[in-house]
Amino acid sequence: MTAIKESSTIQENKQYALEKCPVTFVMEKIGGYWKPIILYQLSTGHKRYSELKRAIPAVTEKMLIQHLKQLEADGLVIREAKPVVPPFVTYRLSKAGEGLIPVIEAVASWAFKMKDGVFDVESLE
Amino acid sequence: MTAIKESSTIQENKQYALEKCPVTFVMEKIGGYWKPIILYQLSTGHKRYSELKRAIPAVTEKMLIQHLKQLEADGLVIREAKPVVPPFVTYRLSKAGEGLIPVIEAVASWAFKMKDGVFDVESLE
DNA sequence: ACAAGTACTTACCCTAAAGTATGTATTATG
DNA sequence: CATAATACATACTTTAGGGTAAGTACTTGT
Repeated sequence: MTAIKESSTIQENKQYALEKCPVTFVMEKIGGYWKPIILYQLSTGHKRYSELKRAIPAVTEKMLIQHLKQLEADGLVIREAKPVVPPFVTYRLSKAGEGLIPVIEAVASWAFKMKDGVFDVESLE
Repeated sequence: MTAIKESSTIQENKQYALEKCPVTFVMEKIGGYWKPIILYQLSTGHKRYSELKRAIPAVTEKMLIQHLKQLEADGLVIREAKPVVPPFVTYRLSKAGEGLIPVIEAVASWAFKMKDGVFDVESLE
């Protein structure tokens, strides 16, 4: 995890937004490119690390654990490791993470409506 | 708008994910730091450009119009300009943009639950 | 005559996020 | 004895997004 220059403007902005805007607060937690995808994968149940890798072929291993670790640190996913060799590690949503399922569903539902052209029926309003 | 190197890996990844993952599709549209905030502001009704500026003090003008233009190009917001001086320009959600309100509400609702500690009641599951 | 307000535009810079590549420990199996 | 499989770690590089600063056009107010 890279160090954060405390005086950078974007960090000040983030600080501001965190307090003022709930949407931004959430983006701090699940923003970034891969986190929503990972959460989406976990929303259907627990998965092994290697299963996640296969489920999201485009993600690099670095990105995958990096975000899993962050999601764990934020209390959104729970990591469970069996002390065996080869390692057996599963990830699943915590209660807080499960609270995001409605968000993910709302997002997915909108995406499907967009693809089905539900919104473009009447001109381009 | 900066040019996009067409052979960069991240763009290929985005291409992949766009087809496979609805969540990612949405992130392409409303991802980035400011877009959700702007949409959140517009979810309560139309606003002038200058009103948006005041409503989101931390945003720079460059970011604000840049994202407004993108949202407009993506058909999520509608720009209306009165041919007067000084200019009078308002932005509002399109039908597709309004379709995002449930998403924004789900996000906001989760944020408030997080702040109220709804999810940490029983240990740290 | 000059500042102020509105809605932008543009050139340049900086940083955080993402990507590349390689390495680690442990055990089973051929 | 070397390879495979799993779940990571880490050094180094690239890039896309965001930030800074300044300018434009047009009119009203002082």
